[in-house]
Amino acid sequence: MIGGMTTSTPTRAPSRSPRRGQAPQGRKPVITRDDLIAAALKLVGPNRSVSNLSLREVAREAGIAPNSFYRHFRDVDELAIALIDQAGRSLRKIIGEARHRAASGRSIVRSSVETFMEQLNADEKLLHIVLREGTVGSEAFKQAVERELRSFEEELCVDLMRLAELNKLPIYEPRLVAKAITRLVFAMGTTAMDLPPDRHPELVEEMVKILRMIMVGTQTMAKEGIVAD
Amino acid sequence: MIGGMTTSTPTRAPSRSPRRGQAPQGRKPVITRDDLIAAALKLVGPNRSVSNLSLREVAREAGIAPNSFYRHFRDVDELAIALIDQAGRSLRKIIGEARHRAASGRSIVRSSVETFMEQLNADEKLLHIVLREGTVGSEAFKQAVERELRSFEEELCVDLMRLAELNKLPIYEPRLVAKAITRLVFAMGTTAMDLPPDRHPELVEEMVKILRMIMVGTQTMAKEGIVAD
DNA sequence: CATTTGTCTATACAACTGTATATTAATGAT
DNA sequence: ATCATTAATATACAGTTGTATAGACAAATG
Repeated sequence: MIGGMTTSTPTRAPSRSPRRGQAPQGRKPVITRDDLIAAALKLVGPNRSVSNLSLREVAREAGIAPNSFYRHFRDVDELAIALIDQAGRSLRKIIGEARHRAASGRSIVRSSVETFMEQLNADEKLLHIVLREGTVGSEAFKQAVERELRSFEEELCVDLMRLAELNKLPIYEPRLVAKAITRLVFAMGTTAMDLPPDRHPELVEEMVKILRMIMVGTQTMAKEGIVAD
Repeated sequence: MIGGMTTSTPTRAPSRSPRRGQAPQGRKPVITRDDLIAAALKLVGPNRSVSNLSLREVAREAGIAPNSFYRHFRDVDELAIALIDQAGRSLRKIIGEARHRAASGRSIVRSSVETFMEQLNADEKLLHIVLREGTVGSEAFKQAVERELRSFEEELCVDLMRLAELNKLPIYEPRLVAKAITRLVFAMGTTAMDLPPDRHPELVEEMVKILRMIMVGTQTMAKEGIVAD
């Protein structure tokens, strides 16, 4: 959106293995898509969003010529989407583990929230990105984030239903409960990113209490029938 | 962060009326701060965030020379913050009216959510900005948005407590309830922005149900005492 | 070997950026 | 009328951007 754009073909679209399963031809790539993603990751920070990284910046960080970028992605935007996907995958894996780990123990709510926040501190970047970039950037970009959120919701929903059956405590509108919890955790996680880590515990406490309100609410509503307006 | 930055003074800081209450001296401004804000407003859109507007763009839109911008703001960032403040003020005013209007009627929850969504469609821009830009941009910028959120929370909190006393239905941790509601409405409002308006009613329905869960939850928790982990 | 095929680099360009410097224009005070 | 003060403009510069074009390099295939 900035430089001298002269229309016409952008050199060429990234070439995707022409003959599957065969030995590739031509020069060996000195850099991979993932290297570029890693380079981009190094550049994002609390005040730097993926959506306004420049192609040249990423190329510089990765140690390749600007034009080489096109061999791997059509756009920075396309890179950004790949980044979101990877972040989402890693996040889901981690939360999945937390879930199974907690299934034996006592409170799913607390342990899930805690893992979420741990992860926020740990890999430092991937989760940040999913949280922060959901609202800016291109349409495709936002859809990628929305996709992650939805996938989260669905997993949480089946969890909730299983839990309800297990405890003989039915819940009202599990789909909505999952949505509420997801959005809330993500929203509060986002504000947590810009807070010093020593204030995270109190935030966890708040989140647990809030989530418990929601759970109690949905359970009593299931028990007593829905109140009117 | 882009152009040829050569350090040293940026021409001069914006001059603020040297002798208060007196007639101003020198040439009359052809443009005001608010004109610049309005110009910036025209430029933001679903894929354009305030934080990456360029000084020159805003100046162009406002019909002034690039350098004249400095007479009014030190930065685009400073403009952005002024914009947030204004957006917050307008939003609070509107919700305030909705609150008093609803005080006589039946459900505060529903009518507040509805006004919120109406406003999302109406002035089209101001609310969008507060919702979208909370997570990107400079530190000062994010703090400005956080300020608005907090102010919202506080108002909602006193509302909740008054309502509790009125209905003789005490609530558990009203501050947290207010926080939960605020974050949730803002989060879901954000995703609503990128949805066609004909899907807004169903979203309102979802939000109302969720908020009701929270209310029921906090009320039964106040009644029955807090459940353990 | 030469050929083909794909990757990467070098160079170049025009658009755009923020802002320093200098000048002009308009207003109130003297 | 002159001066001081302030606002706005014009010009210029250096740094950055995206990308077109062309050539250099490396590997598999003939």
